[in-house]
Order: sequence, then structure tokens, then C-alpha cells
Amino acid sequence: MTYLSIRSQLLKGVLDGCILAIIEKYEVYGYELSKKLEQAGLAVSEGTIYPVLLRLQKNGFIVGEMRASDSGPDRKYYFITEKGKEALKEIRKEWKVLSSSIETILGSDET
Amino acid sequence: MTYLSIRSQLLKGVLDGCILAIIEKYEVYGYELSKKLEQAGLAVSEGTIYPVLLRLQKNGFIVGEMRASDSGPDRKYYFITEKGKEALKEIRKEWKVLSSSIETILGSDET
DNA sequence: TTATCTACCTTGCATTACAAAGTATCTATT
DNA sequence: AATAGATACTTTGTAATGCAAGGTAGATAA
Repeated sequence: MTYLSIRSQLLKGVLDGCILAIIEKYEVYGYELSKKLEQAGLAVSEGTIYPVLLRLQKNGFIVGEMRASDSGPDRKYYFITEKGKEALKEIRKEWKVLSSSIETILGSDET
Repeated sequence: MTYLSIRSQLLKGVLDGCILAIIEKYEVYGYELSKKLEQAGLAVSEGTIYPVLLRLQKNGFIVGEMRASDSGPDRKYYFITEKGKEALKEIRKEWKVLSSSIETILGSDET
């Protein structure tokens, strides 16, 4: 082990926010979400995404709804709730504070 | 529970990098480190810091050396190794990539 | 029929931040 | 000298989470 995937550790805590942000913006289902994340440079496995969706749902941040598809299995679309919007706002705030502190400490100021 | 400290999750993975970065720059001991992190807006408990130091040491990223103090208990000073510098470089790179992706997705573009 | 893509879910593991409690040294106060 | 408090390090147990791996199942193309 290389010291074990820095990336997967970095992800913790932000991933929920990212998924919430996408759901807030688009009407998506899980599988589609994973593609969108991939496009945005944040590829995460399904074994990661689905548990997050369940968690967000359990916390009342999103709601899911099964819908038929004309070309494949049913899809579960997700929508953000008021509570979810507030949580997202909180996460964005936390992210700003933390990321600026980290930026200062890591000092990646190579212009 | 509020959904459980977003912060503590966000920290995961970056903390090692932050601690490495400080050790690279300054000659510090554990207790002092916790103060420096606090100043930089990244307060973490001792129960967090010391295990990280042990981990970094076990991975050969830093080395520790006990030294006497003229005003209190002995202190364990840490120094970064070549391997540690490389790891830090890697972490900085990961951070740049990830944080920019996250920035895009979270979209905190309130100018 | 078989294979492939889509789409969802679950189990088990490793990692890690943290609270809490413990040990020990030195300094200041009573 | 005895007590309290700050300094300084360590360990234990808990909760959370990313992920690989495996599983189920519908639709479509070969």
C-alpha cells in the first residue's frame, strides 16, 4: 500500500455536499449521477454513491421516486428537500472556511 | 446529532498533508503543532494529532527526536524525510485537482 | 440463447477524527 | 511542602465513510 489512497480520504465529508449540489441543480437518478460526477472529475464507484443516497434520504435531505424508463430498468430519481438545501448551505460554508485554511497551510502558491 | 460534524469528515485525508507541511516548514513538537494548527484556523484535538504523528512516523514520512525543555516536560520534535517531502508533493497535487473539482460542483461562485 | 449495458443494492474491510482518560514533568500558589 | 495548573505525550474505544466485490434484474443486440 502506497500510504493508501489520499483521494478517498480527501473525499470524505465533501462527497455528500457534491451529491446534494448536483441533485439541487438537476433532476437525476443514481446511475446518471455517477456519470455526472465522473464528468466533473470526481469519479466515485457505485458502492460509494448508493449508500450516500440512502444516507441523504434517511436524513431527509432528499427524496427518491421510482420511474419507468423506455430503455432499460426503472430509475430512482432524487429531489432535494428544504432541509437538504439548508444542509447544503451549511456544507458550502464549511467548505469555504476549511478550504481557505488548508490552502494557507498547504501553501500551494506556485504562481 | 446534526448530521454529524461535517468538519471532521472534511478533514480526513488533508490533515496529514497539513501536518506534513507545517513540519516541513518549522521545527516543531506535537503540542506546539496543535497550537500552530489552531492559529491557522484548523483546531484539532490532541487525540487526533498524536495518532497522526505516529502514523506519519511509521510510514517514514517524519522522524521524531526527544529533547529536554527548560520549562516543562520533554518534547518530541519532528523532522520531515525525503519520503515525506515526496508524499507531501503528492498530497498537494491531489488537493489541487480535487479542490478544483469540488469548487466547480459546489459552485460557491457568489461574487 | 447469450452477452452487454443499464440500474440498483448489500456486505465486509480499512481508515480515521475524536472524546475521554491516563501518565508524567515542571511552575506557581497557598 | 503540598496542591493546583499548565505543559506534553500516549492509548482506548466509538462512529463514520469510501470502496472493492459481489449480487439482482430489466432491456437490447448479436
